[in-house]
Amino acid sequence: MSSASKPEPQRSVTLATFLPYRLNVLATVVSGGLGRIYGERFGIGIPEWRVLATIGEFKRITAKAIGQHSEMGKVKISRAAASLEERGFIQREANVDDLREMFLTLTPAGQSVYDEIVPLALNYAAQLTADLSPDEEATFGMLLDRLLARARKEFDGSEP
Amino acid sequence: MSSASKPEPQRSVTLATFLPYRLNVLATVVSGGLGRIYGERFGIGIPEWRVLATIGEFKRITAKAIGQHSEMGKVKISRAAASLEERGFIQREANVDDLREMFLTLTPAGQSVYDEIVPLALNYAAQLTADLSPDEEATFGMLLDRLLARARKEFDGSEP
DNA sequence: TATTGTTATACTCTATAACTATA
DNA sequence: TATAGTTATAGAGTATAACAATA
Repeated sequence: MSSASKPEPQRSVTLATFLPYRLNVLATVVSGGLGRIYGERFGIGIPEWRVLATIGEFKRITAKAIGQHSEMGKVKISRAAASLEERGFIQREANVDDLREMFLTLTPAGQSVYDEIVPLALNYAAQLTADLSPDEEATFGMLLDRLLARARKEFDGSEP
Repeated sequence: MSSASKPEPQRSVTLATFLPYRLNVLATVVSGGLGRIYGERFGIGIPEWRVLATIGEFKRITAKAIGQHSEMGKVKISRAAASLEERGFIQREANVDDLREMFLTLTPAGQSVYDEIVPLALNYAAQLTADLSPDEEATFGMLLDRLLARARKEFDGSEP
């Protein structure tokens, strides 16, 4: 037998190597950088950006469906949508088949803002991964998805 | 020549594949799960956990040094430290060589809480990566570091 | 003058529940 | 009864600046 008797349980957490911490730091820095792009130029925050991006992607969509595609609860979406409507970036129209629902669409002004943000956001994401080879980028994305799936199973603190 | 003339610039952002969004979602779910561990049992939040963890790691450290090791500004640290002191988890003692500074240390109660949290936190992190091979885990960590380095260079929205 | 740390203020984000109107 | 969405409220977290004490 080797000198390794029992693996010593670790008695401290090294923050710098602790995955939840590092993920949080990276996400914060990345979100902050991206937030400047749409925050400074268009005065919108993360929830508003997500709603705008989801409508931009699906063109005509209910708040509930936005929630399913953007990891946000109905409260956050409702407020973000109200704020975007105030600024004239989106419109609401009732769904005649179910009057509880409202379809959200971009106004021309909203489409224009969206069209301005998209290349900036894509460029930002591209800059972020500029040091990675395409393979590394794909690997990172794949591992990220697996971690996310695991985290959801393990414990999903997300909104109902 | 092939039919590929110019690569079409992308006209929309697909949220589900957009890296800043995915990082944010993963970090939020992971932070939320971990936050339950120290939140529900010990009534502390993320800034308090980071301060506790940093003191636990370095044993005796100033607020400024905590800031350098934990990505937090002095204001957040000051408040987290005040809260931890109120609960009797940490102590402050002046640095006689520079009275502007205060060394922070864990009290026996704080050490005991820390000793309870450490294995829970390590286990949480281990569960998170349970689906990854050691190689994959190392690769993910390496890529995460490179992304973080790039994000900081590209734009560091962190506190001064 | 510059630095460590605290306090004040205001703003964003989040979580919960109560409410409405429709189904 | 259940669902889509809104409103109310309170709690975290964050950013900024102003401040006190010390260097």
